[in-house]
Amino acid sequence: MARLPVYLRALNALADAGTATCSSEHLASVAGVNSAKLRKDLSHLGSYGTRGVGYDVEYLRYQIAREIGVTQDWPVVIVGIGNLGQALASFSGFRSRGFRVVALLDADPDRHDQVVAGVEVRPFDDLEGVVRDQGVAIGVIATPAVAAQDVADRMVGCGITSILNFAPAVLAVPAGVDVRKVDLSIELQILAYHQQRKAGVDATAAAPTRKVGSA
Amino acid sequence: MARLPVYLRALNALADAGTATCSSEHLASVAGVNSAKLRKDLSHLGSYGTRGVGYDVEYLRYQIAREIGVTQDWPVVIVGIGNLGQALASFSGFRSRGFRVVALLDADPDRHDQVVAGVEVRPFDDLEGVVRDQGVAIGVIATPAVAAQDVADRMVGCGITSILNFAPAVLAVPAGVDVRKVDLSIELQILAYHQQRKAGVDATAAAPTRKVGSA
DNA sequence: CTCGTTTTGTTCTCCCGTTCACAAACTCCT
DNA sequence: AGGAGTTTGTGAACGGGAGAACAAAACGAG
Repeated sequence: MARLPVYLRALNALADAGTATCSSEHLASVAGVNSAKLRKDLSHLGSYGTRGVGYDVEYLRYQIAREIGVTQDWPVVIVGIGNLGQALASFSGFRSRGFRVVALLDADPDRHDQVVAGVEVRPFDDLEGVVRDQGVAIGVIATPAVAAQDVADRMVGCGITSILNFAPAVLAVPAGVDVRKVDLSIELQILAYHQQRKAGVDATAAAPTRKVGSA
Repeated sequence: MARLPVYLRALNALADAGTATCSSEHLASVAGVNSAKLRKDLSHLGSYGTRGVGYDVEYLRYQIAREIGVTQDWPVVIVGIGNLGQALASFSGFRSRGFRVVALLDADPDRHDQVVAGVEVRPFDDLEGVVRDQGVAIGVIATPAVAAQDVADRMVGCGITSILNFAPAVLAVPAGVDVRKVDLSIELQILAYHQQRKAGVDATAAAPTRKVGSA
């Protein structure tokens, strides 16, 4: 379930605040969800609560962490060390949550031997070797859109089965490979859409005429 | 609808490839969705297709762009010019899609007067002035989690009604304000979850004992 | 002009997620 | 020990989105 990491973060916040026990109502408000939904989600993991009392923060936190898989260490490769790739490599939230950036790869020779966040940038062709040697299962794509599909193919070819894609392109991958997409400009466009509806603006400018030709 | 930007991107790709007309089937495959869903989405905008022929790429592209609101120019402020904020400021996909970064703000004086992507970093307290002078309606939060709620409150206070939040925190905002959240570590955690299920790993290490105290 | 083919727009059905509501269970106070 | 007050876990109703299937419409051939 995609909400488990949100609950985990909320539990971490409660633990930091010194809370030992919390009700579903309380945890739900911190996580920003409905309390019934929270209880139903947690019940799928098992009966970790105590009726009349609530949930033990530390115990539930470990159970969710184990369910997600962040009790173990996940090696990650990042391909495409442009602005975004560098920001991702430097992002402290990865290491603190069980992810370890084992390699930064880029096809551009000008970026090789550059060091970002303590990790050396290496040629993209090192992909297969790194994945084999480090047992990498998760890959991050931060390349331009045109390169994304090729990178994904190479990743899948050497055994990566989970891909986080920041490139604005739809990736075709075989069944069994999970792809999650984060598209920054689409997020902004969705906001603009709602914003426009709020403002009630109708831009009526230079509409192209309707023409139908051959494909 | 949140899929409109995806369709727009697919149409741009088709237009670049020189395609003048396309069927819903074709466009749906490029956009990576079901053709029936695509037709239903488009029919909500109006009857822009021709039965037996398909959709005129250029015409439909303009209609969707107008519906989303990217025919006009949206001024945007970015708050928090760390690694991620710099990457966002440098991201070319914003400007090319109708968004204009009018200000970079940061509370840290050490970052002031620094220039990122041609825009000077200014004090966070300039927020109100910038929003008023430039008519900003969309704000981006790329600060650490602890500062996010304060930044959001200030943004809402000076009239921003759409927020794109990259900080790992749940924001409380009044009704009428849209918030979209992009959480990088949560995306990776979701991948780790699926990855673990695929591998069938059960990590049984040092589980804390269940204890129930007072909150 | 008429018929067959192609493709859109729409209706209908199904399924999943969300939410309400309540019974079971646990604690605390008397 | 017993009852009142909480809080979890879950059954049931509700809503909406997704996909299949079909009718309407446009185009081209004869």
